[in-house]
Amino acid sequence: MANQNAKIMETKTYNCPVEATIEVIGGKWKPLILWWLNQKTYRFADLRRQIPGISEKMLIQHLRELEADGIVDRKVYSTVPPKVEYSLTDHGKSLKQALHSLCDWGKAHMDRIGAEYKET
Amino acid sequence: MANQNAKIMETKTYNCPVEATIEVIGGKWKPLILWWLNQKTYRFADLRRQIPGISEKMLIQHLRELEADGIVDRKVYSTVPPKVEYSLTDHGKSLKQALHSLCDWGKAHMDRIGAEYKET
DNA sequence: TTTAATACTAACTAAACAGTAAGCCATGGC
DNA sequence: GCCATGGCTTACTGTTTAGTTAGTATTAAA
Repeated sequence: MANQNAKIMETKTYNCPVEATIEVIGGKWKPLILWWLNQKTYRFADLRRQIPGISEKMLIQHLRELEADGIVDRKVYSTVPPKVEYSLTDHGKSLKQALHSLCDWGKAHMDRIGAEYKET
Repeated sequence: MANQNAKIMETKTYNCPVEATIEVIGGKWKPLILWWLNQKTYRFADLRRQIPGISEKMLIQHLRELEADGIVDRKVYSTVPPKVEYSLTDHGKSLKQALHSLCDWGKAHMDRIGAEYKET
């Protein structure tokens, strides 16, 4: 019973730090979520509208993971109807530069392969 | 028959360039492969030895994908036994900076969560 | 009274990804 | 003849990730 509470802090191991980063920002929707939260604080439903195609399940799942990783902050207002605001933590904001490099390379790669932006 | 040869060049679309990058370098083993190829040219079996835990199937699959994305170059020597060398293309080398940012953030994140490097 | 909005949760299915094990081809050494 | 090496390929299995649908609580507006 005691060790049900004791949240086991298993030490993760990586071969290279890039893996650790990919684990946090990789995935189908996470870059986009980070992208928008980097602009401003969003409420759940507004973020959902901002990212067409994502299901509520995926959005909440990714938000929870990002929260667990200390990247996003979740602020709940106990009102009716409920209101929940998501924003980047300081640790989340520190991703800015990395996201920027990824974005730059992504643009170059998109040019190269003739990819386009999704019109929504 | 004619359009069996005509490799369909479907235009990819992304919501944000970061997605394009993640698609190329994301995945369980790709950062590591890139990491090593960034140091020097490797033969298949040497690369496999460098990355303990990866199966031949996964290694070849990822190498082929990276090759298709124009990131790695595959040079075959028709000798017996066969010899195949993998290296980064110029486009692959242009990832260097992005990988570096990811690596830096990854290190900071690893410190934060108390993760470690895998001893092999 | 029915509907709509908010922020979810749960159950189930489908698709993508990863791992295991075996086999192939050529040749040189034992 | 048989095994080893190098660089794979194929078939099968298992795990992880993603998507779909339905449902919950509360209140106010139509």
